[in-house]
Amino acid sequence: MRVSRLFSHTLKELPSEAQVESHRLLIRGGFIQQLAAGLFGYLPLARRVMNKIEAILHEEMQKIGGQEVTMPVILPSDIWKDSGRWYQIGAEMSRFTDRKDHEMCLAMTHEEALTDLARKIVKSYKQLPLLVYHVQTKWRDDPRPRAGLIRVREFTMKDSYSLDTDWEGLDKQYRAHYQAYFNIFHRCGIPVQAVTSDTGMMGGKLAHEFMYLTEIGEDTIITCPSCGYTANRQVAVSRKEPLPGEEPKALEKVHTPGCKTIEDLAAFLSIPREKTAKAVFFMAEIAGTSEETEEKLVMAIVRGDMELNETKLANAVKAKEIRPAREEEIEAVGAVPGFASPRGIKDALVVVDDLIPESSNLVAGANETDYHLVNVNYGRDYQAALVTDLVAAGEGDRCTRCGASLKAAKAVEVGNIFKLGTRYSESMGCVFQDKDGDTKPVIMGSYGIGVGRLMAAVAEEHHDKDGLIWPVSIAPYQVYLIRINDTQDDLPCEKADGLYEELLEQSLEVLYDDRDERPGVKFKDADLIGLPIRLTVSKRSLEAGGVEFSVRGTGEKRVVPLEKVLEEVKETLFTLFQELQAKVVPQEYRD
RNA sequence: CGGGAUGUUGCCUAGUGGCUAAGGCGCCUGCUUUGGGAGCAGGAGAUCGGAGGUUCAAGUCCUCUCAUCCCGACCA
Repeated sequence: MRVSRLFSHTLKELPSEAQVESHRLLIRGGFIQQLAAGLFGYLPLARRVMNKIEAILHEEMQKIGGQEVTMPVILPSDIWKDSGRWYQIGAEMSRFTDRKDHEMCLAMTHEEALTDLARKIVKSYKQLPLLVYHVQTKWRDDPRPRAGLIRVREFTMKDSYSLDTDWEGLDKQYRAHYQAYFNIFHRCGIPVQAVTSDTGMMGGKLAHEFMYLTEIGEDTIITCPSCGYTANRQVAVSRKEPLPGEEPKALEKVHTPGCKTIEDLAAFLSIPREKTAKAVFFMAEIAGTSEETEEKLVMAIVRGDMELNETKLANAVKAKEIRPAREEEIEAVGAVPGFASPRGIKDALVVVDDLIPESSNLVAGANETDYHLVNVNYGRDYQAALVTDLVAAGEGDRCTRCGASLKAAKAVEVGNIFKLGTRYSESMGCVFQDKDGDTKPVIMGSYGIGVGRLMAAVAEEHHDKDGLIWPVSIAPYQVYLIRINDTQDDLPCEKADGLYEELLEQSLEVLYDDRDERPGVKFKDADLIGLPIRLTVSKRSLEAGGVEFSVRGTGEKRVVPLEKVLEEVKETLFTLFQELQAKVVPQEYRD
């Protein structure tokens, strides 16, 4: 491809909207154009990167037995009603009616569509196991797209779906994906960590997320440097140390004027925060099987020194959505914000962290302004509907497995794998007959990787002050060939044109900067676009004996005789591929 | 959905109620130049996001609205 014909152009100045480096460089390099919030056009350079990423996805999926399909991008409501998600998912799903007034939606994922295909095709255990996948556009009306391609509304995703007769089969396919995902990310030149995660709207039993660690990430992962425990903060657990046991003492009401926070309270009473119980209120929408959802006030109690994990709470009460409760909603059940206590409230779902029953004589609210209760004991003074782990793990907490100090890090989720189990097969009637003639639901898994997000993550990982540095496996082209024009001498142009033809004949992917521009412009653009190899043909290089050869990111430059350039390019590309391939190794499975 | 910020030509910006909205980049024409975003000359390109209002006078002040970005909520 000649740069003079390329459908894009580079920018000298930083686009003011772009805040993160991957976004800036992809715009400046002429890879993408934004159309609206979370909506992008992908220009030829980006398209080629994504084609290569997709080719890797196809290869790794087919290696583990995947068969490619295409499903509609517009789906009828019926199948979503079958699974129940029509009612569970909110505004993130875009719905509309067709001309016949049928309810439809834009596919935000394809579990239902795939399960529908499977229930029509799979009849017998003899057909299983199966692995079906697709690479398609999905739409999620995210309330807040951000950071360029990291979080968008319309995106291309590789989704695969495994179908098995039993849990052992699922486990096998799940582990196959676990390994395939590491292969994919390593082939794309990006380091990832697999962490256990929340199953979110997918439902199901177990999930891993593949995390690329970066400051711009919006997920937090918790890792143990000692034993290797890693989890998304949404589900991470830490060791909770109970205080030394005490005999329950008599309940006592004390005057605590203006003490609305745990800090105020602990300071006023001169007690450690561990001796207090914190009450946090949420409104939870409990999902039903129909359009009716019940909104209920949830009162969560954790020890004063600990932080509530909202995901754990939402999962504990099986809520579709939770949001902080408003003051009047709290007051409606008889509680007093700032001085709230589970004692004597009505019509609220009380959920207590499992450390609370082991903690005696805590200070809690009195449900009366400016008063708290001292020596509150779970069981004696109040009861809860649920007792479970509600506490957020954080930096410095103790690992539950080995006791070492946990670390927290920011990350971007570039892939996920879910053990769905029978979540969709049961609700949608995707069943098969086993050897004994029994009818059983298919055991399913679902596995996703976002193509654009992966490209952005690679851009985030591989760049320097001058521009992008694409890993050879997904670079839009392999070679950036520069010709430096000379008004006195046609030879550099002729040699460069000739070299371009030769590179093409050898099926090498080359971007040829044939523009009538000054050298500086071409060098800057070459750095910005970030192809692995740069070749420069100029009067100077010819006088020095050939073509200047440099590898992006190394700073190294040397002159290679014209007749050896093709060989040198091939060898270098091979070496670069080898370096990436060296990272594709078996991974230990952790859950 | 809450909080904050910003909308001036394809991009980056100036313009602090007063003449024909200014500059740089990019683009077009010509000349010159050719190893790290050149120079000279000429040119095209804006109903200042939109609507309403205040005023003798609005890019500038007010109201509403739309859009985008950031933080939070949410989410893969």
